[in-house]
Amino acid sequence: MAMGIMQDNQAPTTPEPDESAYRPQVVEAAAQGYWTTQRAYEVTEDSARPKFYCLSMLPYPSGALHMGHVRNYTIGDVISRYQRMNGKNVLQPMGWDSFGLPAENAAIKNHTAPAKWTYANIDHMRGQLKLLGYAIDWSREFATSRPDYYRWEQLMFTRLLKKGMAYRKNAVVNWDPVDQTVLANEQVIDGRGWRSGAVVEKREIPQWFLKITDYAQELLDGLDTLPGWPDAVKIMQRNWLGRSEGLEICFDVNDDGAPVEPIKVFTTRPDTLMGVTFLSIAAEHPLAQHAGQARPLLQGFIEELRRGGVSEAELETQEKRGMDTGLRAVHPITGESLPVYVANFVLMNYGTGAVMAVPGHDQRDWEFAKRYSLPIKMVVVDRSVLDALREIGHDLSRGVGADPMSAALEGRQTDAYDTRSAVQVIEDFEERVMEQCAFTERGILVNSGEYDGLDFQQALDALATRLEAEGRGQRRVNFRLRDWGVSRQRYWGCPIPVIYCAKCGAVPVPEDQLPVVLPEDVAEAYSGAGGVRSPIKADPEWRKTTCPQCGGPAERETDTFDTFMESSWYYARYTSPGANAQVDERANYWLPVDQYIGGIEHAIMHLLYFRFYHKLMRDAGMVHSDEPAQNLLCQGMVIADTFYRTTADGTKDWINPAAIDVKRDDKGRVVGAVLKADGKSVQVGGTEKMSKSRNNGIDPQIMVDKYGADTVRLFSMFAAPPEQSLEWSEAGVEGMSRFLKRFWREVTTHAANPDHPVTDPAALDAGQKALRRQLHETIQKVGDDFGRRHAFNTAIAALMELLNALGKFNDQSEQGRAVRHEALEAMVLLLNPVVPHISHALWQVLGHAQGVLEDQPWPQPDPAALVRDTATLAVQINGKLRATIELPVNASKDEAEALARAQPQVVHFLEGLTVRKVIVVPGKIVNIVAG
RNA sequence: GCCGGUGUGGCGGAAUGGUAGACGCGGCGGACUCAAAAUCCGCUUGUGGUGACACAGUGGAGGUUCGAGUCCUCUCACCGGUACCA
Repeated sequence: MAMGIMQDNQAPTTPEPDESAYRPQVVEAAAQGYWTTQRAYEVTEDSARPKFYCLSMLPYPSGALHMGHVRNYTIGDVISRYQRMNGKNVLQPMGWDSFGLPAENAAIKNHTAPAKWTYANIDHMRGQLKLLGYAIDWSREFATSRPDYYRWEQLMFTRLLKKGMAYRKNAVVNWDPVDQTVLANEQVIDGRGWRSGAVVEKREIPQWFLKITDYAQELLDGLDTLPGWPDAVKIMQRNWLGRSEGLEICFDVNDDGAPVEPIKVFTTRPDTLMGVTFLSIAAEHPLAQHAGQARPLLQGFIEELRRGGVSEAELETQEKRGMDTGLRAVHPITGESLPVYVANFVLMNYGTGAVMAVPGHDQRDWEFAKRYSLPIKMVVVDRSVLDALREIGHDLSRGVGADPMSAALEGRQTDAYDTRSAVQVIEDFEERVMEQCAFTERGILVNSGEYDGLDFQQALDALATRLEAEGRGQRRVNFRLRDWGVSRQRYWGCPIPVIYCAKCGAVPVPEDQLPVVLPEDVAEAYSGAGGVRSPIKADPEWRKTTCPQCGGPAERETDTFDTFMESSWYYARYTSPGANAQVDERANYWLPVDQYIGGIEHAIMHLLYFRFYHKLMRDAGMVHSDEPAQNLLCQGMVIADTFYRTTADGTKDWINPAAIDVKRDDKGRVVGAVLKADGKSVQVGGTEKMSKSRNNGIDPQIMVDKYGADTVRLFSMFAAPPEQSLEWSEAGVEGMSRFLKRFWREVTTHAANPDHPVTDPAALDAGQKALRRQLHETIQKVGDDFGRRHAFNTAIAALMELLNALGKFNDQSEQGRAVRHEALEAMVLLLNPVVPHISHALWQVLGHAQGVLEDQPWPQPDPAALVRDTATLAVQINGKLRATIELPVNASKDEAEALARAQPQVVHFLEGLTVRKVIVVPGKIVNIVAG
């Protein structure tokens, strides 16, 4: 697919065949062949060893492996191999998340069946993955689009349906009025359908839901049991779940004096109830619909709000607009009559689809009130304002009751205000609320009648008690989380196993009739201009069936599941290949996953459904744990430079970085770029995520062909820490290639002499001792960086430093050779998780029999080799570095201070100053504070 | 809009409150070579200075601390997510 950019850059001169040269293709083919014949990474349950389940998020088979995959799976492979070298029984599986929208888009474009395209992609990508040499147990591989897989999620769904955990209700979707089809949010661009260009409409259709909200509290509490998950992910999930405590309040409503359905609102700020000046309801709210019937202007506005997509980002960034419905709500405490507005920022999906508006204390309501000239009432003030009021002897006639006030103000320190500034404080405060913005902090109630002087909690308690007694409200815990809508109006997904019968309603497909198989032979439906509509919806025959309950004529559900359904339980299926159930007992050996690795873009949705589904399986008795994964690593994106030329019609023609030469000035700064093909300049764009639209994707296979898998793996792990974005740089890749060549040369040169003496620590001279200390410090650092910190880049940097040191270590004495041998053997093992092919080869070069290197024990540092006699301390004056001193590690603080003060630079800078304090941190620093 | 993250030399990055710039790339200089490539060696944050050295410096503005790239407050820019992309 990336034709024309894979010119072979290697020098055309054919060198003498050098037996000792590093040839990655030969080395890698040999290692991979050995692992395959040994079935080195196929594993079974083994109660004698601790297990380690290392899982990377499974790929969508989009057509070709991309660098994001390479990065993800290399991280997983490094961890897997490292853990196995530490004695663990390691499972690393792989599979394919093979249902999804791109297959349908490709099918429409190419006039083929999605299945054919998908399975061809899988075959191609599997081959690419194997070239990277991952320690995967391929015997467990599966594709989620196969009936053998999805039958079990159909079974689970029918059981959930019987338990009442699945239900059907109306929900809003994007409707393309021209293509007559539902659009994904991704397919709505600036409010228009991506193919038709028609303005998208909101449309309600019946859909299936799973009651994830039943688990909201557990999903929230469970986050506290996951110390191995990144805080960012846990915070995002917590906010997504959005637990809040408050009051549900019922407002009576009338239409021209005639009572209609009351409006329920949920508020976390019941203390502001007396500041409510209107209600806002969603356009889809039943009362809005009701009111619109008799009011053409309102009806027109509601129709207008139907235009555009349903995504939250689109809705929340719209200009805030509304219209009076003409309905009147009755304030539950004061009996005041309040207007009811339809507002485009109130979402029917959230809570009750209605909110009480308190413009004095909510910024969005404040802006809305300003726009539509609605009253703004201040009912909460900062304590300092009350203090100021009392200071000037204000009679609190603004509605602030005197008695509860004095209780609230007991013991307050008020000296800070003089009379004039107190007046100013009040005026500033009022001006802010009325003219600039709402006062959204908690405070003390005013203008609230009998509730004056109460604080937030007192007001909540008083109002809740009263409203509950009157049946107008109740305390509630509310979650932002909504139930999981699993219906998709698409073809390439798992059929929802439900049958609709005119007599019996929605009936789950009986277990003995599962799976409901999705027909794959649908190429005809995608010929010509077809395929915009799902083939199983377009075919009137497919849906025809009989009712499992009454035997009468009935129809199948033609919607399919959200593809998050398949990716929510695949990790469990890997543990139980071939099981005649969703999972079997083997799941409880392997689960939970010890290390999960995937992109941060999955922080909320996938990882929440994944946790939810695990709890569903637990409650079905299939697994015994509460959470699916103990540790989570979220890797960053892979990005690359972009280059373009502007064409005559003003559009940008993006050029792949592989076709570009960069121009630099004398200092190495990039000053421009040219296209290799014509030598003429191109524009340099930004550095962006690799994508088709920017044509800045680098094909991993071309890189592997050119440099070898080990080099590609090494660069992926070295160029950035795993959580950060990784900027692809071919010059950087060449650097990694140079490192591996030097490593190869260092080992082969050393091993040319087959005599390998053993280190005798007592016989080492200073240079040998120093090298051996660096070796053991490196062993210690690499173990910590791989195992605990997941800082692979710094581990590799330490190994590069060690190789640099070995290159300068020319000691050919027996002990010199012994230390070098010890170092090279350790390096082969330490590098093995990252570059397993070259390690496999060099291990043999060092005189060992061929074997699976993961069965070698991970190197351990020798504590005796780590001992240092002296330490270097920084000497600072007022935090500024002035000298460094070297002294014995067991030197006292006084000795350190004395030596520091004797340094010429220190003496010089202390001239004319008085030393006030000296801080000595042993082994680190002496800081002299002087002035 | 809301939630989360990131910001350090020419570039990718290192520094787990204690010597800012490890390691790699790029650049400059040198060795080797008929020459080139490859390889090896040295230098490489900026400013001033022949130099020793001095001063400045981690997106911006404040703060905490003996000491801040690191912690806190505000702010700007970019990235991810925002419930039907995966």
